[in-house]
Amino acid sequence: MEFREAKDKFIQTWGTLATQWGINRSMAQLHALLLISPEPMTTEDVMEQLQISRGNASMNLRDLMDWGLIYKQLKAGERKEFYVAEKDIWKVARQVAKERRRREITPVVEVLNDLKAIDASTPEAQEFRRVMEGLSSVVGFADNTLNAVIKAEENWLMSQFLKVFR
Amino acid sequence: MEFREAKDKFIQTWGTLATQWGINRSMAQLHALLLISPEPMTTEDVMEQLQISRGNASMNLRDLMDWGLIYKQLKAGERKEFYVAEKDIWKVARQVAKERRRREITPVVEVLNDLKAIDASTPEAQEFRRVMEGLSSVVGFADNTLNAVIKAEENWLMSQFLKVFR
DNA sequence: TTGTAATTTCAAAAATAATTGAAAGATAAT
DNA sequence: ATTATCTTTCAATTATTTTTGAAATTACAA
Repeated sequence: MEFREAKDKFIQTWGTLATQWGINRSMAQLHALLLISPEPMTTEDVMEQLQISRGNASMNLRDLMDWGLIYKQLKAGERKEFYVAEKDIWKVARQVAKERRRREITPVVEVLNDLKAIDASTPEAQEFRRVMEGLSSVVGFADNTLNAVIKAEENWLMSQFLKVFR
Repeated sequence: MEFREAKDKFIQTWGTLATQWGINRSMAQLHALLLISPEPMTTEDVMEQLQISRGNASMNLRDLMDWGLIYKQLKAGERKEFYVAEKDIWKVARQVAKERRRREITPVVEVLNDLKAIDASTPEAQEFRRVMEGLSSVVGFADNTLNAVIKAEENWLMSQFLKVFR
């Protein structure tokens, strides 16, 4: 496979995949593009490569920064801002785990704690509480897993998993 | 909190949350509703409770069955079909892990293997391959984690995590 | 069979999400 | 202080996804 072809396929695949995960295509493609770019890129660069508007680029680059997945870089003498992706993929994974935990797990834990508190007088309410308790334990597991990723040393965690689960 | 209120909040919260994950609201709400219902429900029942159309109910109930999260149940003498959710939450988690693995991880592994195969002659191509290799290892980790969930005994895995990560 | 109840399908409509592009807002050089 | 360059914002547009509802299909009973 040619490099150009591979590059396009990667950006395209990442974009498609992202939508399955509730992430918009432009953001995923921007990240993909910066990940594989050895050089920092300007807004103009990414606009041209992905054929997207200035506004789209600006907003999604900001979102990627909020996720801690890319950084702004200033070049001496240059007026423009350059962007670079975090290249350490395990750091990227940790960062994503951290953000998803913060944005998705934490709020759910709170809601479930509230909902567990109803008094289980009727059979319906009893069933309800059983489900809430079950969900709490699953969410707790997800939380622990994300924490494991967040705190893990680069290869340690994976090697553990590889050892135990075949 | 009243039971009715708690129930509404749960269904509502689950529906909202789902959209963040790329799952449509009706499907998530249907699942939530069936999860907390002690009795099997008919299509009419769910249509009324969630205020959704027949077509919507039909399609999303089918999708939930494809995910292995609910079952059809026939009652002797009754013409209608009844639906029940899988109530064992850890089984639900295993089922979701299994499906996400099949639908999301497996295809990505294949694409990455293809993309890793380009020859790294230019600096760009070299960077590209480095990224692909990094992604492969992260995806491999995700795969292992999902497998762990899929194969795990109900409480064993969680207790392990609780022990190790505080 | 024929009729009836229930379910599924799918084109059209509605709702939601993403993207554009031009104006407003910065920032730095002159 | 003015101009030129670059960035951000946001209302309007476009694209995508979800939902509807009525027709077609299926399943069963008389």
